[in-house]
Amino acid sequence: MPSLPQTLSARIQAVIGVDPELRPATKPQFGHYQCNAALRLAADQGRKPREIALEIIEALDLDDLCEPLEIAGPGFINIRLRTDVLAQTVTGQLADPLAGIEQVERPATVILDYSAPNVAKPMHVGNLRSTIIGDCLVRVLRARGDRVIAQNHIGDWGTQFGMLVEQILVEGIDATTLTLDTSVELYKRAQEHFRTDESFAAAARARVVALQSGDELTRKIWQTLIDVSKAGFNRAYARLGVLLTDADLAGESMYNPMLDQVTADLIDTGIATVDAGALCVFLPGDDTPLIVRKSDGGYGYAATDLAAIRYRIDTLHADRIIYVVGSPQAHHFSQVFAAARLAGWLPDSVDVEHVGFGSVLGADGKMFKTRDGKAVTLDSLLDAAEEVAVPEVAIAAVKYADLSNSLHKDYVFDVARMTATTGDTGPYLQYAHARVSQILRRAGADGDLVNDESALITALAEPAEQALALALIRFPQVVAEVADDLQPHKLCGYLFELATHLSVFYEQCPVLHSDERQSRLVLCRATQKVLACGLDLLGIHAPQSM
RNA sequence: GCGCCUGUAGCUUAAUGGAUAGAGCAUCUGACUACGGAUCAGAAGGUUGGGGGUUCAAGUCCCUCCAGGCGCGCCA
Repeated sequence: MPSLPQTLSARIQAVIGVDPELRPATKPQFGHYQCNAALRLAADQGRKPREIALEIIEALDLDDLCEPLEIAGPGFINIRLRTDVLAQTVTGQLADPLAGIEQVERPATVILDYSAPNVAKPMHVGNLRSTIIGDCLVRVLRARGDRVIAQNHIGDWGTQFGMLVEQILVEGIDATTLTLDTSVELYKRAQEHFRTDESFAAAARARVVALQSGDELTRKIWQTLIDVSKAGFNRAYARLGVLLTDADLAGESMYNPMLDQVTADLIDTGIATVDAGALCVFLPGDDTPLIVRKSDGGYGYAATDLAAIRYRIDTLHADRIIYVVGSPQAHHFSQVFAAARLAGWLPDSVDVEHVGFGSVLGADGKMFKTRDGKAVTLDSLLDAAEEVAVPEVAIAAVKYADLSNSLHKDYVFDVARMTATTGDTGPYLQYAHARVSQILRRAGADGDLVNDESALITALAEPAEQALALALIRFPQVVAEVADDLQPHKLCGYLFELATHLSVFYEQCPVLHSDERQSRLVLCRATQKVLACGLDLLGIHAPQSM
């Protein structure tokens, strides 16, 4: 079902032949929506914008949806919806299980690559952002009807496993007794050992070969290390309340068997050439090559990423591939994408996007490090938030803070600001939901249930009611926009506005002791529904009370 | 040196080339016999880093300079 603004836009476009550039009015006195098309048409045709606006108004017949149209300023057409249409639309939104979210016409297969922690390394701030953002995008795209395949590209392969396995054997540890934390400690000891003991280093290198050639004992220990880390990752995911499960694991190791073919094909097609002993793809307009295979014969992560693209397109039949990885990787991904296009593995019909994001900074405004210079762990961040709020609220606070500003910007991890119960924060949104839920609960306790789906909004006389209703019907559009441009902060901004409109309504319009009680209860239910649905898309729990 | 990103009110930030740059925090002034005051109403706070340019219209596009961050052939 197309949303009301969408219907409106289509109706206008059918008459004027171009995109009406419909957007929400910037101020209440300008009506509900504004159409800016006259200004552009005037520029194209060399005519006066107001003249064109007048012609458009005369050609349009929107009486069934709108109040009479008005021309304002240099040539804006201001549109005010009829309140009965507005009321009907909100009522319909309440009846819709998806709160009005429009389904895509043709569901796409979307690969979403995010989280990607490393085995035997603690989850850190970078994993936090990737996990939260990726989780939100999965939810948004699925809500729109796309078939989303989450892929957790964990770091479960590489030369470090030679060291790790060898260290386990030297120490005589039973690998199954390890945890993520103790394997992190083991990693440190192995690194130190590797650096200081040449015979150990040689054994570690030999162990890499054993791993790659499928030596039974080596692979068994390697698998145990992964299982141990997986358990740690899953604890973190459970704590964060994200959707990732073991079924979404698609780590580096699974592409290992494909790397020989990838490089062979790159060589055969002449796309990759050997330079200084390394197999490189030189891309037009780029000074630095993409190194697919190192001069020592080992594969770099470019090879894995290229194999992954191939697999995702040939085997998973992806229409869209999204990587949620920090901004420092921007150059790498642009190279990988360009190389995959050159090789013909990535057809123009498939969208591939790197959703980069900025860093989480410490209070000093610098890259977040502990006092001894180590990366800050995910758990320590969540612990800090949970010191000042109950877990449900603390997690909401952290997630909302992460999602609510532009992805590409860095932000400072400031627990006091993100857990504040006033202002543009997760807890404030949870509170708004709890409060509207309270009204509905009281109404239910009074024996006046509003479960009847035929309940209608009959009154929108008050400006606060209208503003709230108008905010509600924008929801589908906002979700569509986030699905399209992958910017969760737009949904955050919308929900904050919605919560603000709710507060004003709540203040100015009594619900339970009003002649319009029934109508306002329906408006409350619709608001509760959109808030809950919107928060769910952010991965934030919407409490009934707090 | 080259490339990418960032610079908006004291602080945190929003804004598809469109009307008087919109919010939150902090500050100040009001509103509790109240469906939850974890709220609301209002005030004050901006030469959008500087300078040019394009456009009917620029925070947004182009050029240039300044400041900061990140990346730049074999770690992933």
